[in-house]
Amino acid sequence: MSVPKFAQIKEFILENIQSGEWQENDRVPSENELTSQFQVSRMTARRALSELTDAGILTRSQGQGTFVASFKSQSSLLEIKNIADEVKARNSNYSCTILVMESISAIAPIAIALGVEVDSHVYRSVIVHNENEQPLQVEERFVNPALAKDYLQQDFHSLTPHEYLSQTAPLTEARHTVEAIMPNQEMCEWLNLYNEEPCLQVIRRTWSTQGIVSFARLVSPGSKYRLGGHLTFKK
Amino acid sequence: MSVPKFAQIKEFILENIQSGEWQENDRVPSENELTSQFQVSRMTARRALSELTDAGILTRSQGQGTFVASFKSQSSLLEIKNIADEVKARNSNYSCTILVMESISAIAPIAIALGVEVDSHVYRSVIVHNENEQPLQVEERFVNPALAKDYLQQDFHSLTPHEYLSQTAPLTEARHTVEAIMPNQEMCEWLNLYNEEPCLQVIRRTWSTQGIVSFARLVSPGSKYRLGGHLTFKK
DNA sequence: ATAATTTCCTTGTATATACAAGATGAGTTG
DNA sequence: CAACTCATCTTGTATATACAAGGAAATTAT
Repeated sequence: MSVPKFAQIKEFILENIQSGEWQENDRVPSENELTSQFQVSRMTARRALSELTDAGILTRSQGQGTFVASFKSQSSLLEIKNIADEVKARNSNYSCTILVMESISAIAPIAIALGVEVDSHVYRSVIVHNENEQPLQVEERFVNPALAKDYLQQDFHSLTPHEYLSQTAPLTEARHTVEAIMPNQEMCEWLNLYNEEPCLQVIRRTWSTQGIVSFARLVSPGSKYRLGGHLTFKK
Repeated sequence: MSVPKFAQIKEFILENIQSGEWQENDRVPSENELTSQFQVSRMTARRALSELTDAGILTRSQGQGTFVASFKSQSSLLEIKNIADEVKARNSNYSCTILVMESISAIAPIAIALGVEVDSHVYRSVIVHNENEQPLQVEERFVNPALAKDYLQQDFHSLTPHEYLSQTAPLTEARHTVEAIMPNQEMCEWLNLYNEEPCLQVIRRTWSTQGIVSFARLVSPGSKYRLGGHLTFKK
């Protein structure tokens, strides 16, 4: 069987939506109607509807029927990729410089972000990620020692901190914020910026089941780095 | 039945992953093993595995088995929401000021971005979105007249351009880039910025089946606006 | 010993069937 | 007229069964 039947039904439905034939909130054929239209079993028709529902393209309501989801509910998403992979994908040379690896006493904002007590010890690393030997991103990371006690012993030339942490403490959640900032003088030096320029800053906090694992600040010059996102309608 | 059997199996698998019992790339029980462990039919066990696979938590390979997906493959996503909804969700007052509604002759970069011929006519609008009467975001939008010929006749106080366009020409695809920029003087005036400050700029291009519908530039002051994202492990 | 075949376990597709439960409208009853 | 019941449509859960197809390892043939 070249194209599975359930996939043919999915295509049929998607074509009707994309052509504008079926508008937002319109009703789509029920499982039984598709069953007789396509001469398949109800379970096969159901599979097509269920998968499109999981993909956010349809909504279903027991007793009422299945409907075209409103586009509004389809959020536009941006992807934050691993910087090392991204550089390698561009066929550029990736390298990194480790500036700081230390254990420090947590001041209030850092302690709060990590969910530990003020003045307790936390690990801090500062790494510059380079593309073709030019600084592309500074990663300043604070790590909860309880959840990654060997953090300072790692060699982050071969494995990024994010990769190490997700192996050590299984990650269950991550939160990000993105903002535009003006770098301070220290950051300008790290990034080799002679003229001040706006930077994109991503704050990432990661959780495991045992608590907050780490808190990272990723800063890139606006002229060299941007985030990309892509949303397609069909699966 | 309070909790469906397939959901119980999903929970069982998720707990084992979150506790660290099953690590990345570890093999999880096969459909047949779950069938006998939980005393369910193969189709029920299969449903649990399939749904977790669709959610990106497991990967499956015919003949080999089912495995815990690597966290790396789980992309971190940022959501770009409708600005009006976002302001209202904060219980603030939303308003907008329409600065420009015009038909212009497309210079090269705009014509290319819209996929029309250079010097052909395109629509342009500039709208300032306010939170509590303070400018929060400037939306400059170029629209392909072939796909939304009544664009200039709309009243965008009641309906945002994005909402209007997605009703008029069913959207099938969207692409975004996010970057940090320094606003030019005109933009500073629109945003009421006395001191220059970095801004977050989102470029959004939207497609319908008939071609590129519009090209928008959304600029917000870095001090007032940020993008947020959230990634949870469990469904 | 190496190569080809077979066997077995895995996931993938598809059907027929059964019952549960939500929504709706028609018809009945008060 | 209002309220209730019921039939019927919808989706939701669950099972048993069948065959297809990929992958790996054991077996057999060369």
